[in-house]
Amino acid sequence: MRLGRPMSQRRGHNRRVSIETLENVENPLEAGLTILGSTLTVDDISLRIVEVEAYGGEKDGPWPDPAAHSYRGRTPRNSVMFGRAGRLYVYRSYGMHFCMNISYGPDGVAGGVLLRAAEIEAGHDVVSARRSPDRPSHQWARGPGNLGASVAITLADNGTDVFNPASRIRLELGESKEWVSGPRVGVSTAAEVPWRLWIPDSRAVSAYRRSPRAPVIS
DNA sequence: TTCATGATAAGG
DNA sequence: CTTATCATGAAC
Repeated sequence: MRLGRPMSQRRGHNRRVSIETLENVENPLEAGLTILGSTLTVDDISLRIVEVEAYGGEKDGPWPDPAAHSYRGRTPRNSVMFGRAGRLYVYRSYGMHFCMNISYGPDGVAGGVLLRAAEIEAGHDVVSARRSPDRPSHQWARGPGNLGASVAITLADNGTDVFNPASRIRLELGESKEWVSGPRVGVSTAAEVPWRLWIPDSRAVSAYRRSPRAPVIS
């Protein structure tokens, strides 16, 4: 038998949002919903974010999350997530990929939303030159490492205020959209928490792959 | 389906 | 020093 959709999935339709929403979110899920469907602009490239993963924060914070980089406290790498909402947290994954997160919550409280996949809306020529031009464009920014490569993000971009109109990297919120949620990808702890969010029907959404280290559910 | 890649930080 | 990690593309 093949179920159409895992029991852990939910779906819904969110409302219009703003930067104030991101600062005052009630929980990580709300932060993820705020950012899903937004438009990321990097120089002449424009992307529609179609998949995100919400991460909580410190053990002792309001949203303890063992899968979050910030869970064990502030380090030089994760410090941006402890600051104000709307800052870009860039980290190097497995020593080679650059992944992007947007911080949320009040200053001093850690929280971040990982940008996992996007559709290219403008700048196809620039992205094509960086990615595999032979592959379809919906695969160029599918997956967090591919997304970072598409816009050539580096650690120098860490801490960027994405709501400052003068920034090279900006995020535009406010789009209303449908969404679906399910378990996060690649995490070995808290793997059942349904904080991966995506827009149904987008071809750019990455395939779900459970971490081989995550415990098997009974 | 498995492997090489190789930064960061926690734990021994 | 050793191990685990919010991954990917190429090799098998």
